[in-house]
Amino acid sequence: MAKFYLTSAIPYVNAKPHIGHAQEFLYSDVIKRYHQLIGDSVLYLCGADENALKIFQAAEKAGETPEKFTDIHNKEFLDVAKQLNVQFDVWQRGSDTTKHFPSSQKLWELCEKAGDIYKKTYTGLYCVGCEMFYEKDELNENGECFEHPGKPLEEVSEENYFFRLSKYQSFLEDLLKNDKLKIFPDIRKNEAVAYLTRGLQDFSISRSKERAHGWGIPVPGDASQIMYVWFDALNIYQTGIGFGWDEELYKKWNPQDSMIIGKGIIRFHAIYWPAILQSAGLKLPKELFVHGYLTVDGQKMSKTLGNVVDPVDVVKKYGTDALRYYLLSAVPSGADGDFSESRLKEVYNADLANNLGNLVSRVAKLCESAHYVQMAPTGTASAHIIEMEEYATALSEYRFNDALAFIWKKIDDLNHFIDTEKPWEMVKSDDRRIIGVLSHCVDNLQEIAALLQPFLPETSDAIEKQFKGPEITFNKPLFPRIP
RNA sequence: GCCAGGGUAGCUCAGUGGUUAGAGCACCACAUUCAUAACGUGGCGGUCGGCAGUCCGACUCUGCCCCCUGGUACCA
Repeated sequence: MAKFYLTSAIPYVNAKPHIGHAQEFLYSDVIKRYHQLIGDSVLYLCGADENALKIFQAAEKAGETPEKFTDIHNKEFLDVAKQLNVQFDVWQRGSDTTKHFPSSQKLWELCEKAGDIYKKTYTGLYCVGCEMFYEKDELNENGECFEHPGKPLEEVSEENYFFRLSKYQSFLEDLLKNDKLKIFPDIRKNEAVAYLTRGLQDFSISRSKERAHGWGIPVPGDASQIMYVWFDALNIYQTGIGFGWDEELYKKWNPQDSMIIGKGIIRFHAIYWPAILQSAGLKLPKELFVHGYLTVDGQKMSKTLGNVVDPVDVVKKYGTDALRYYLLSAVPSGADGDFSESRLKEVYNADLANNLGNLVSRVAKLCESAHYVQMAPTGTASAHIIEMEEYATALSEYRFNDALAFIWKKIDDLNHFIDTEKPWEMVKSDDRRIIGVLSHCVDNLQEIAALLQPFLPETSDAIEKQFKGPEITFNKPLFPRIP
């Protein structure tokens, strides 16, 4: 039994989770359940990125302490996951002072010992209103930030710690080009490699304590500096499995077998993170799956447009598995996709109600009418899954929609089989061949249920239970058609 | 600007240097309960982004152009 350590990107917990977060949780959950299905011992970690200045500012704006503010939003993320039938084995928060602070300080010290951390003066344009540095191209035509027009920016210099990323240029080229860290899909790998080709520069990994308002993890040995959020955020992947507080646990799960992230943060995961780990002398992640972003009715989600979709609303209206199916099948894995309620309805009726649901109903009814007795429980259905290469390959390459297409092909086949055999006529004429026909149907349905397990766990369980036998009865529809 | 990917039926996409370019959904018709008016069968539907070129022949190759998407770092 192999261990499989899976992580998904730790979200900024400064607002409620939207449909895009839901999608990422689902991708991870499918991978998790798939590996459980094939017998791996799996740990799935996610968590909260809480040490950013933006969090501090957002809390202030909301009139809350940062602690209270992050508590509220953490709970929202956990609630959404629950609604989606996604379970984190570890939810590691960045503000966890007992585990995550010492863990991140340990990582820092290891990099420092390797000679990869040094002090340098950074000079940039600082907006006093935002308490942030800006790049020139982020400013309006007057060279002012969009939040505070009319307020000129100051050129401020500050001494910070830098990480010697440039040292890892050739190491990273080898890592990515030779798939030692395998990136899915290819297009994202190309992007990361192209980024490397331009040449790497060292990057800042700390800021002054005043500027951070003391919010964040103190740099070891220098109380005047706080760690740059990304340095500690990435380390959440290690903290959660014991780094710095439980060596045995850490040894058991490290390294990351798979990381799942959105396209916006490839640089941090494909470049910064492996370099930091290599510097610290730690094991490197093996795979990185990068998904796209979702639009809503063809438009970018935004608060100003008011089109942010709350996954909980969708679940309440259509059910958990309906949303799971939509996000996993109607969006091409690894590419951008669109969410729309009308398309959700279409997909629901066509695939879930008309095909899968109806197939379950007709087989159940036929079994009931024929007084069919299911002899041996087909509990070994899941054992065959590994042998289904098309399905297994699709999942190992994070092509969720292709894996689902494979299952739906089996559903089609079974519908055709029934139409060809016409078992309803055998019922009427008392033809005993019906036993063979129904047995074939039930076996196939059990297999379909097993294949569905990672994707639609509730539905899978319901089918498995309904056809377990010995008696099989007709139930109400799994997915009633939406008018 | 540069780099990458893409522009194919109403929608989402697949596809090959060579007879009438494919699938699913949607739509229409037929048929119809074993089943959720579902399943099944048939049909409608595309000048394959534009222009030029190579070739006996291009949607598939070359060049130019137009459009879309993403990346282009020290946002501490």
